[in-house]
Amino acid sequence: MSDKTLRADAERSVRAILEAAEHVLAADPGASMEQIAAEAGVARTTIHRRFANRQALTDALATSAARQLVKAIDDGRPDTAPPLVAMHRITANVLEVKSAWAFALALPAEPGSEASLLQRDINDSCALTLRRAQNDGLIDEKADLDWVRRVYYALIGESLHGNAEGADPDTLAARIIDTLLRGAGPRPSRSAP
Amino acid sequence: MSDKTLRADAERSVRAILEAAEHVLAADPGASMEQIAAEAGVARTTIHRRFANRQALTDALATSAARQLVKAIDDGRPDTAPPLVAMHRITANVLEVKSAWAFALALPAEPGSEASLLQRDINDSCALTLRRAQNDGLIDEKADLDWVRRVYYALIGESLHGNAEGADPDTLAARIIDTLLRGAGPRPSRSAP
DNA sequence: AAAACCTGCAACACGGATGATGTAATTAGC
DNA sequence: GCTAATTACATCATCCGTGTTGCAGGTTTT
Repeated sequence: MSDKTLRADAERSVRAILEAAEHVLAADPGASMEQIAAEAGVARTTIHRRFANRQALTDALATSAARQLVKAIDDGRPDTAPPLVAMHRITANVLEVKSAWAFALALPAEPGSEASLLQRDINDSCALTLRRAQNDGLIDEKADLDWVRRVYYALIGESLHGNAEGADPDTLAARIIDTLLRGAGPRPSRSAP
Repeated sequence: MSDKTLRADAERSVRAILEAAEHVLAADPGASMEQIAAEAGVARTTIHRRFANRQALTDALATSAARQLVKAIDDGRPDTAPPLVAMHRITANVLEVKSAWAFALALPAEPGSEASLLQRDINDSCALTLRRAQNDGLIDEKADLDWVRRVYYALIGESLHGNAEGADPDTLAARIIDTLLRGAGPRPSRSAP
């Protein structure tokens, strides 16, 4: 679906367009195709040649970003690694992808589209990992895992907002996991048995 | 600035327009003035008489919503009530205002605008309340209060997303405070002294 | 080197949104 | 209730973004 024996330079153009669209639309979701084309270093008509309309462009953007996110998660071995390790690695990977494709990943997925299916897979992976963490005693038995997952997403989103490309993903990930599991309340004294 | 001896019907029109703008733009940020006018039950030109252009309208929307948010926070007595009580009341109040003015409050505030100043006040109030909570031992001494505040905002935002006008604000507020202070990890056994 | 392909440029038609104008209706103040 | 002012409405002119097409020139592939 994605590669139809496209010529090398055409492939590069598509990449440039998608990256430009991400940058420009993140700054202004209502930006014109002209602005995207300028950022990509191509003519506006070239965009229209590859993507029939604006919707097609954003769809491609969404699926491209979702694929990268899936890869970032799979690289963390959500099914096999110890839950805490998996959570940490996945979080750090996801932070990197999300910081580069924030707009594309915030795009509402058309029902039935590939991006939508990928989003479902992502949610499932996340839910599975959290369940494993719960079974390991990392998460309270009575916790509402759906709420926990949403909080987790929110923490990731918040980490990206305030972070002006400063802190490294591992530091941010550590803080996210810590906040998710322990909150901001006082820590039990370390001297307890 | 807001009331310049405006006639009674005009005042009503302005209100209707602002509420309509909130509803329509929340559903589609790129909606036309025409759609807003239709929702408000007025002619599009009427909007243009009150608000020179789209920017003026969204500015007014932002300041109007920010004022309501300030009021919601002040009603919670952030300076005098016990921190935990204040946090709960403020959260519940803010949830109500934010669910009604989600779009307006997400609007980027122009530097120097009234909305921007109000946002600063809001952040200050929140920071103050958190500091009081920290002094009371509700929040860990070593916690980064700026991060705590951002997490708090993120939890409020997430609560509004998933909540299809279902749960009541007090229940949501309780969950937010609980998650903020304790996280999702296992609870210490209740039998401890 | 030839063929196939891709890109940029220019011009075009189209639609939708914007903003201003003159006229009819509604309101406030007495 | 009456008058004068103010408001709302319908129409119009204009602009901006979109999507399309044709062609010339350059690049990749074979």
